[in-house]
Amino acid sequence: MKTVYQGLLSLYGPQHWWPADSAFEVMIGAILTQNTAWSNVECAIGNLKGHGLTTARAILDCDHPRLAEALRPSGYFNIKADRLRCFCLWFLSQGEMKALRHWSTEQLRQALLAVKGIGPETADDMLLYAFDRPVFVIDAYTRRLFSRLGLIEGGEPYEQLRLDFEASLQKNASLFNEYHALIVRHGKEVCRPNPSCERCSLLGFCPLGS
DNA sequence: ACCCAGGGTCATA
DNA sequence: TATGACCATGGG
Repeated sequence: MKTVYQGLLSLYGPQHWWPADSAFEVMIGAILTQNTAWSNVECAIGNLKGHGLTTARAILDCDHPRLAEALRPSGYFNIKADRLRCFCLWFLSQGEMKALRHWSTEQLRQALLAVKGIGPETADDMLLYAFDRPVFVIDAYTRRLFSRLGLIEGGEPYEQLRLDFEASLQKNASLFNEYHALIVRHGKEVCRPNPSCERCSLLGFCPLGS
């Protein structure tokens, strides 16, 4: 686990994640990027900013057609408009970041998972990148990379993988932050569905390399 | 023209 | 518990 991390870090360098201006924007982005390319999410977030939809209150005060239209580039725009509203309602009713900062990680995770439209990966994105909690995010890139490396099967339940990854590393938010960002970078550029193994620095200990 | 992208919910068996 | 359908845009 640590070897893979160091290999990726020396190849790409620090990634400075999550790309956002505030914790609230991280959380909005986590919902919008569900099964969606980040470039499309950037466009939708730009639309939100352009319409002044940068706070939970502003989003809740926006009617559905306008909100959905702003979200159009990120896909699933009707569903995501509903999910954003559900999240904003919860976020506002709990006192926003000022209050939520003091919750325990487990408390926060359970509360987030109870919001319609927030599943395990979205909740953990928020915990790690908005609340700076030491949580290892498991996503499709993680499953693909580590199953190719022969370190996991690939189809394990989310929670099992998260706990296994967390147990095999130092429980450190900065480490988990950087590691996940590097996995995404590598999954986009090299360990793609059709992998570019010839440019992979991990080939030495990957079964695909022999 | 196809495949895929930083998932989650719901119905069904 | 475990699959499958569904949601939808934009870039390669």
